[in-house]
Amino acid sequence: MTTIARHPTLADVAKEAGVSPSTASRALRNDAAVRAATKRRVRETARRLGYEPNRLARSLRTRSSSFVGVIVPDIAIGFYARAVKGAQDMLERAGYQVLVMNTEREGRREVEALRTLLAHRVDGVLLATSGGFDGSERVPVVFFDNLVPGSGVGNVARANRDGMAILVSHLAGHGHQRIGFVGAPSLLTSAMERLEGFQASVAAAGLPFRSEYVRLGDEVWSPAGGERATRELLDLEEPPTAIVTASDTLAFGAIEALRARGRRIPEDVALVSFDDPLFGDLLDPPVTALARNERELGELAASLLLHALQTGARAAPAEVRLPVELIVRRSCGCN
Amino acid sequence: MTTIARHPTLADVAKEAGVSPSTASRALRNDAAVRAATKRRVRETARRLGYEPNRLARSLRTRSSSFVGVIVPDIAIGFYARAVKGAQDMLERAGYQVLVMNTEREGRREVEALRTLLAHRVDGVLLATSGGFDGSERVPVVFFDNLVPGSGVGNVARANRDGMAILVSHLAGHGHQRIGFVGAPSLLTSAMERLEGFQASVAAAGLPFRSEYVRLGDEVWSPAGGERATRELLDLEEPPTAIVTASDTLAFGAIEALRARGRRIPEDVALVSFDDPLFGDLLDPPVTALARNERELGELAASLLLHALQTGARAAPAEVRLPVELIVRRSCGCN
DNA sequence: CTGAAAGCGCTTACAG
DNA sequence: CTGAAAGCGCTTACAG
Repeated sequence: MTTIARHPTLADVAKEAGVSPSTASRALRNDAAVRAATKRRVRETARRLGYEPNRLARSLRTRSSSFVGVIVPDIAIGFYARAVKGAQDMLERAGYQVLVMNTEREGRREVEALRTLLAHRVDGVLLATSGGFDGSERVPVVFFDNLVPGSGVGNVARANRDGMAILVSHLAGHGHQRIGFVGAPSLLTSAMERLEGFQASVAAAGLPFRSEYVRLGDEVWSPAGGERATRELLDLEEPPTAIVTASDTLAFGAIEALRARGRRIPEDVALVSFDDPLFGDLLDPPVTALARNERELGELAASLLLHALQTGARAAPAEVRLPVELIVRRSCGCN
Repeated sequence: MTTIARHPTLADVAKEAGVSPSTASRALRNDAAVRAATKRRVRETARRLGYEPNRLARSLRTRSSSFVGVIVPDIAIGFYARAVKGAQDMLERAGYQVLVMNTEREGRREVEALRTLLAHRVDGVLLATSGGFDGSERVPVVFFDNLVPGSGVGNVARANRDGMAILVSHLAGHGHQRIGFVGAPSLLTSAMERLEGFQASVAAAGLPFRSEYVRLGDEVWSPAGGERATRELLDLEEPPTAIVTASDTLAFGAIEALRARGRRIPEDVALVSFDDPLFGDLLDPPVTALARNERELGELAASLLLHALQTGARAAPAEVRLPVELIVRRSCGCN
């Protein structure tokens, strides 16, 4: 590494500018106590030397790292990537750096991620939990996507029940009486709320509830799980004429299953989905779904955390629900 | 924040275990010089107190942050998200933390990201540059996706020219003589190499090169740009009978354009794409494309960086090309 | 095998 | 308005 020059330190700048480190520090942070001329001289020197304050040292001294940890099941899933971006934009504007960790939906990895973040003395955490959270955190936590009601300094999720109501009533509006549900095992709030929302909406539409119409894929919401669940629905003696999937990934599986069985969408079986698939209008057929608002979700989670950080508030955790909106395409039978 | 207990420090552990901080430090890092019994006692105490070493302090002292920065145009783009995950897995296993930054493809933001990372004293950087790189870095850099030949400690990209050769010769094999190209402005190596690869492959197939068959979208490779470029091709007096797009996003635009013009794929116009669209087999029609190997790309970039970090090597930068593979679906005319 | 001391690069009362 | 000193929480020669 011989070719790489050492970073200049505050002491280097101070000596070069002919002031003490204290004064240099104050000048660079624009402390009002420093004379304008001194300030100018120090800053000019810093610029000339290419000085960049060592944030690690500052953090150690101020006991505030300006790091925020964000933990998600998988950054490669569009939903989380966009939520993280929304949060990151907002946090960086407030002067925080974001450390993103993936858990692959494993509780064990979530615990490890939390430990690592704490070892880096993050000031706070945004957590889309996969169940690894044990309540022993030492910093403010905002839960998003999956909630831990009553915990942390905030909880942000989409209006899962309302969303299901919109989807089911839209299908009912098309005249469907036999509506199937393809979901995920109810380990966490989002899966659970969507399932409950489905059941409640079916009842609200005046339709009989049939337990055989509820089929769950796997814990990672994989397309393969959705495909299997959909096949189970199609194999019923009296299969549903319409299907609601609890996510876009499950919708992908459902499309595969319907196609493999030669059932046309929406002519033979209508399909609607929670979570708008990216480029959903290029799918065959274009899928009717609930608009994604993952960016807003991330921003909202970030602002709840920033609020807690700035006020030190440990008030009762806010629970915020993002409203949800239907995007009508062809798979539901419209057009 | 009154309810949150202070993190215990090494001094706390030492006092509680009845040893000096030096010994405690050595015991926790499993230094061979420490007696087994002492080691056990210290570790037990640390566990009991819930001690987690302050990485910031350690970094400051050891002058090595164990941070690696990763800069990408947009983490919400599947290609980058997966590459980042591959890199992150590998780096975390080696004890590094990853700081991810987005540039939105703006050079100015790339410069800022670099500054921020340097202020956090990252040990190295993985950079999918958008052109903001000015060569003044003080740490090892590995370029990926877009290369800066001869710079940094490593360069990793896909075999862009080979990829184009595969795509073009496949279309030529279907008998196409008039092949159009939908690409992006050649600001960076990947755009440039794909364009050059296209031209070379057309020549290699014994077809005349027609400049009007090359159309470029915008700098961010947006679907909208691809749509416009495709429309330009279709508006030619003698439009191409087959189109190659330089990315999946451009392919999305091309599909839209073809659909809007009522041209069937592949009957009226065949289509193949660099970058396999996620769920490309669910598109209408399923798109023939080059397999994604973004995870390998990220892992490879990470290992080049780790190598440089471990050896301090500043040898001539390696330039690594990932091989590329065709996934045949329907849009090319197969089946 | 263990401890006292110095120092990483900052910030911030305190004194002048 | 400026400086000397202490300290954030670690690690690591150095001495014993």
